[in-house]
Amino acid sequence: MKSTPLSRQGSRPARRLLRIYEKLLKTFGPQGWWPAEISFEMMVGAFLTQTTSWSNAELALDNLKAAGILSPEGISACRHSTLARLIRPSGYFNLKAKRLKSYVRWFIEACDGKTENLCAMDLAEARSQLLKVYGVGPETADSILLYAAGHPTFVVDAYTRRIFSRLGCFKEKASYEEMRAYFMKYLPAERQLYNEYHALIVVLGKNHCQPRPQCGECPLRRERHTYRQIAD
DNA sequence: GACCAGGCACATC
DNA sequence: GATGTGCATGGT
Repeated sequence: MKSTPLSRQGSRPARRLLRIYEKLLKTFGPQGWWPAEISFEMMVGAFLTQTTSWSNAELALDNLKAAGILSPEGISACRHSTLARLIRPSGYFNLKAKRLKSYVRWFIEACDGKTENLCAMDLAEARSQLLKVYGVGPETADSILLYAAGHPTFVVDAYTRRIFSRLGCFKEKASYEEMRAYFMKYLPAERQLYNEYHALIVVLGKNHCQPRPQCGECPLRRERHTYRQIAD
């Protein structure tokens, strides 16, 4: 992936995105999501947290660890019914068991079950392949590529849509790819920046930008917003 | 009891 | 292509 042209890095949207990032970092501090040494756990976590709080996903991850199957081989060899039972706390357990199985099948075939092989793949090629795997949508693909493999790809989620459409960066109905492209156009292609930025967006969303807004002490309250609830 | 949480595939129009 | 629906548990 090419890095952002300097001309865009100095543009107004680029400066604004970085200003927002600094505000969030100052307010909430570094989030330290998913350090690189436990990468397969991050991949599994990306599925378990789909429409689910991270705390519930963690309960399921703990069960997988306790059962000794938190590895590509472990999940591959595990029966569907057993896997579903272990990940039950994360919700949608039958669905997620099926998705995990299909992902691990791809990961073993394409990467020999080794994260370093995923790291070594070209980002665009890896993303394209991942998006064809059952159960892997754009957010899950980008989460795996960024948090587990360290590729500089921006993760967009429901909070990103809600917050940055209200900030006027794109329309509320913008596609996932449009939103991702916006961040990647204006931010330098640095995995640590993308990692921390997404994590900070989630923290901001949880604290200040719920569907029913309650934005009294929002760190972005001085930014220009489409809706008063964040601005004020 | 209602609402929300770090989505995705599939059916239907 | 847009929109609706099923999938399910745990915390607040």
